[in-house]
Amino acid sequence: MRKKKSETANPNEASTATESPVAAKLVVAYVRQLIESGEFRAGDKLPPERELAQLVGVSRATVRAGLQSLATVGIVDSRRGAGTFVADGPPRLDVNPLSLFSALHGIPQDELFEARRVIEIDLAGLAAERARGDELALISEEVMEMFASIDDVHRFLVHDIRFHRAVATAARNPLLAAIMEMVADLFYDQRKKTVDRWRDAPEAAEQHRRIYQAIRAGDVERARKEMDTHLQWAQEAQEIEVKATHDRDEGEK
Amino acid sequence: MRKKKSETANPNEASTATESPVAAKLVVAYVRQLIESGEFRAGDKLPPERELAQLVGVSRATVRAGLQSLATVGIVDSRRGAGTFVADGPPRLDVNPLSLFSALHGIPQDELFEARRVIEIDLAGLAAERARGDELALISEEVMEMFASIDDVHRFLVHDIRFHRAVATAARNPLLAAIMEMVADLFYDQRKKTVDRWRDAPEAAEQHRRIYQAIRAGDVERARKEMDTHLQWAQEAQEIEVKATHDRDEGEK
DNA sequence: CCGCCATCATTGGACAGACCATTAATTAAG
DNA sequence: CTTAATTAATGGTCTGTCCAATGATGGCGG
Repeated sequence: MRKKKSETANPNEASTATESPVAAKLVVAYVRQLIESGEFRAGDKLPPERELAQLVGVSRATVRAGLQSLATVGIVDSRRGAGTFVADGPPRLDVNPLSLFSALHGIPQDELFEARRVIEIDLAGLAAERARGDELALISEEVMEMFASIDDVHRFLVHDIRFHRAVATAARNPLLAAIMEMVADLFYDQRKKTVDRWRDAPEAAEQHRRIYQAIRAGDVERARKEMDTHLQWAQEAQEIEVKATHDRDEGEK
Repeated sequence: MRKKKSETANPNEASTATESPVAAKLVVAYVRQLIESGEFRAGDKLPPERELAQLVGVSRATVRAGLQSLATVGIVDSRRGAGTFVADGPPRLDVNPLSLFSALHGIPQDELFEARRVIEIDLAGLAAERARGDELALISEEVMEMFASIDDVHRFLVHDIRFHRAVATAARNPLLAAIMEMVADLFYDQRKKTVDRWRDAPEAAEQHRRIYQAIRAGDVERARKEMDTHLQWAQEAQEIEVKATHDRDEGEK
């Protein structure tokens, strides 16, 4: 049963579901406006909570509620004793809203990899179209580091992350890059737990090398295909790892 | 009532910047565990804040801070007078992290549409593969409503949003759906400002109808192509609108 | 003069107790 | 049995206080 929500006579409400908690949103709106107006930029220090409270006209508790919201989505960053800062920004979107989301709703591995494929395959294709010299250098550098750290899985993992980030950068779409980062974050969180049993570093490095070469050659289709292959392979590999780790835990404890 | 909160045998937590605010995270962890253990499911009512405070061993203010985090990520939903509930249905981010991200970095239209294409084209393809009867019904319903509201651009826009959301649902990947929602939010925010000059509703409805038919037919390639065409057309149309709106503003003021 | 360290004001994190606004269940009235 | 008034439960906000971390200040010794 559908209620006639807000027929056309209703011009428009400010936004969605802004009924009960108004005061806290004032703070969000205020800070948002500060940022949008350019008065505060990434890395800047916001006014102290006590001062913000006075400016917005609410209590400090409410200010804290609002800042809490902004902090959980990574827009601001509070450091005790120091202050609250606008998240510093060019690359980093420090967000993990999806990670909590996944922890609670339990995103299956296959869905996660599907999302990665959807995004990263296109990213690889775009990178092949647009990558410039310095961006190519950055990507190849990470591949190089991978080969150099084949015996240290944790170090390898770091360069794995950076490789995919470098590809995203080369695709020259910061929005997609930020999204990729969120999804990848999710992935690497789970990944750290199983990486110890990792044996296939050489193969992984080789696959990354192939992706790089396709991008360097400007071959869009090949870049997409190599990335696809890589992610599918990684998915299968991780399934095996998860199983192995699980068996180990069963045995130990 | 000082309590030594420091008996934590756990000196350092895993990853990023989890140094100072520990207490609030206890709440998050606690609720998280409640949900993960299956004790509370989507739609259930959590214990009252005052009770949670006692259970976790922190003040109510801290409980509220934790719940605030969970609420902004869409995990829980608080209703004054009623209680706090585990969010049901597809989780949606209350505060779109990308929206401030865009405010900070200024996302150009073409990047926005590129991101939409990357995600929604695949979403359409997946929907064509997986959509079931009820999901198809939901999509077609929205197309129907579009045709029914061709003369009311704002109402039309609502169904436009719902249509794309329905397609995302039919693709059966909640993670991708959540991402799509974030990007689409960004888009529709800017959209509302220009929609008044909208003239092409009939054409838009027709395009949506074609997408639906392709999905219904299970034709993956056609669904992708129709979605691609639609988004490219929408991008061009919006560029014109923006220009028109701009000119109008110049003229009026 | 320079460098090191103790001191201290600033600032976010947490606690406590109270009051209000809204909701939902309960009870009373018809 | 239906409907209206009452009441308890619950989230939202405020005021006030203290604690802990930070970063700058200034004094001490070299």
